[in-house]
Amino acid sequence: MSSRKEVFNIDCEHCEVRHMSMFGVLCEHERADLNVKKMCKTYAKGQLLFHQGSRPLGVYCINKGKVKVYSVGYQGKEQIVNISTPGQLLGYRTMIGEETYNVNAEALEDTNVCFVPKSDFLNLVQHNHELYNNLFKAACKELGVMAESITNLAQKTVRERTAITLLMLKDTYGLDGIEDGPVVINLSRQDLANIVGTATEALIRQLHDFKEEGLIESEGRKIKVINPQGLVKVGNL
Amino acid sequence: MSSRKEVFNIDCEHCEVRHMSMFGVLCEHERADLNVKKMCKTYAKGQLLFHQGSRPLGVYCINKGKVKVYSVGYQGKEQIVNISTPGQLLGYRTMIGEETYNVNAEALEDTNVCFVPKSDFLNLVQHNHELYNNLFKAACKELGVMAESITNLAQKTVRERTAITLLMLKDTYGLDGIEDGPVVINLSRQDLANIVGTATEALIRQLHDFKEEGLIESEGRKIKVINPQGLVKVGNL
DNA sequence: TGCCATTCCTGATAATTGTCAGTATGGATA
DNA sequence: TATCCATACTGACAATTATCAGGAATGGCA
Repeated sequence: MSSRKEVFNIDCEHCEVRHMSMFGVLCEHERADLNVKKMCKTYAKGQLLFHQGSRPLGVYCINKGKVKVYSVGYQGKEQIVNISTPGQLLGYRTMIGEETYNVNAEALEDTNVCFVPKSDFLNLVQHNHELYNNLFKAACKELGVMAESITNLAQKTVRERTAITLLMLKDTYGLDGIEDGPVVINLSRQDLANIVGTATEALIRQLHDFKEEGLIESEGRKIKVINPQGLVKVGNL
Repeated sequence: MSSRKEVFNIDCEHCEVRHMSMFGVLCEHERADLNVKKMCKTYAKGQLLFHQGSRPLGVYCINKGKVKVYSVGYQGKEQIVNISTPGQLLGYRTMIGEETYNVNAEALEDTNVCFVPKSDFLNLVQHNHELYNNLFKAACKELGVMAESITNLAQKTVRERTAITLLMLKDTYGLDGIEDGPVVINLSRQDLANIVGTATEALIRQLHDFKEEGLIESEGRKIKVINPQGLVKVGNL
């Protein structure tokens, strides 16, 4: 956990993920303004960006790294509802909804984010209707995704859900795209189980089966999806 | 299924559910305009308002009755994600998100709705920012509710989820409020099971247990919640 | 009222999944 | 490189839940 405080201060103008971000629609003037208002922060692997029950103080734009968003059941068990990647905006829904966070956000890797204070963000969306519309649109789409998640959890077996989860993560980790060839999913077995919604042991056994069936390869915690179409079939998609 | 075409044409000005509705914030002029544009429709029990895969043509404001919103898994099994009641607006998320419906909506009782065509609705939200903001806010809140549903489905037992579902339905059916005393939930066992996310038989057995424990009473399909606090305890809420 | 169809309910059984206990392995650190 | 700790894995077992088959009750309708 090497959290030496490396100086991290991205200029919005030259931000790599600018065009993948919700802020991609800002005009030059707005972007310059945002650049002044935002604060760059670094979170070491395992650190919390925010936690369940607290009040949102701003939004987080992920620049580098990955963040798991999860809620905690009454017995301390995590349920991961989303894994956010560079370019994504975190925390705006709770702010718009005027609620307290009902999920936790934790860095899965060393992660860089730009933090935009609440008042500045609200000011921004109030003036830029395209941004506001896009945020609304994204929220509506996510509602559809969540309805699907609910149906999957209620109706599909662990085997099917594991296949679906791997396919989802293939896209998530595909963005890293450093090397060619199969995507490498790098996530603990427990986190995987907490996405699928099952016990860690059950997940491990399922991965073992997939390995035997030639759908995936694994080496330590790392998983390569070899045969995505096979997983689609297993997941009944 | 007495679907005699009774003349149903509510004047928005005198609509009983106006103040519970998203349209409650409209000014007099906008309301008058809406009154002209909207079309009143009646759906008999079992009829579909819209179905998965189709393109939204407008939004539905429920005036009387109840509508179950559900998605269908690959084996034809329903998963109910919401039961909508008078005053609620249906279908706006898919329209804002510019998608096709990923759920079905079916009348649980004989239901009256006001249908607002897409162009008129979009025109309305474009000019009334309070309405637009409230819609966004509602969507954000629903995202929180859905994240909780996901956690419950993944982590809680059938027993716990049944308790939680009954409490939720108590609120839903409490709105009918014709008689004093305990709320009467009037829903088929299969629909109940499709909310809880379990087999019908498992749900029936659970209801039987709750009855023995004095938490509920039932007579035919009708269920009375006698001891809500007991159910809260069972659900670990 | 009596019939029919649907829904509700019960019991037995099988399959899935969770839990517990313990071993193996790998990565980080000194 | 050796050590240690967290995590990955395996096996046995228990609990939960789904499935199947059949009977009872209910509600709509002639």
